[in-house]
Amino acid sequence: MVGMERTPSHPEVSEFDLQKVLEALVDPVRRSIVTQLDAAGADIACGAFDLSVSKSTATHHFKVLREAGLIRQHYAGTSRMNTLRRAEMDEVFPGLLDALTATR
Amino acid sequence: MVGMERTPSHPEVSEFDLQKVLEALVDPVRRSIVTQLDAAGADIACGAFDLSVSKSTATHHFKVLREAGLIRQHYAGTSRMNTLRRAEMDEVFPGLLDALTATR
DNA sequence: AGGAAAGTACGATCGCGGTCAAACTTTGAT
DNA sequence: ATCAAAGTTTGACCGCGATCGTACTTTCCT
Repeated sequence: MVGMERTPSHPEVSEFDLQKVLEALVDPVRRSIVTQLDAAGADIACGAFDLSVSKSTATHHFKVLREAGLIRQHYAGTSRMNTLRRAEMDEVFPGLLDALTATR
Repeated sequence: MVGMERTPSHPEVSEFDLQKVLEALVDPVRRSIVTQLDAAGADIACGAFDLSVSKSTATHHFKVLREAGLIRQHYAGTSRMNTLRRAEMDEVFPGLLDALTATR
């Protein structure tokens, strides 16, 4: 389709909301995504994560993370790359991601 | 009633579970309870909180917080006192409560 | 003893979120 | 031109948790 916008919307730092962030991080699948991104220290394509849900469910989880501001997404060919917005999160909620990605 | 145990069960530090803690803290009412306890720096009776739900709902929220290990409860007359288990939480999940009770 | 105060227990309701399958779109490779 | 790969969208289902009112229990006060 012509004009199909493939760049999804991302919230700005000023729009980060603790409630939304917590709702995103309370789900184990989504927390696993964040943990894998943090451990890798690099971008990861949606399909390259180790997840235990279907593709459509995974799409849903990535959307929730993106709309909460935890990840940034951009296309690279047919793949969608995911970037952890670490510095921005740390700026608004210092210590939060550290506490949740701690190895225990 | 005779033999009615009025001391509820509290998890030990070794039983603290991140998933349960997050499920407890994701609810705004429960997070408000934790925030009020943290700000007061003292025990607060169930009825002395500023909450926007019914008594029975409040009881439910206190139970969830207690079973996650976030608060300790004990009776004082007809009142039930609530204590934030700050040090124990900090020991197991360093930085988590700091991040969530930060004034923003 | 009687009543009020402070919570708890129990059902019932109800909306939201996680899940999947199926159909579709876009891009890249042959 | 086809075909495969990678995600998305839509719709449906379903279970869980937040909520409330009512009835009940325990303790304190007079």
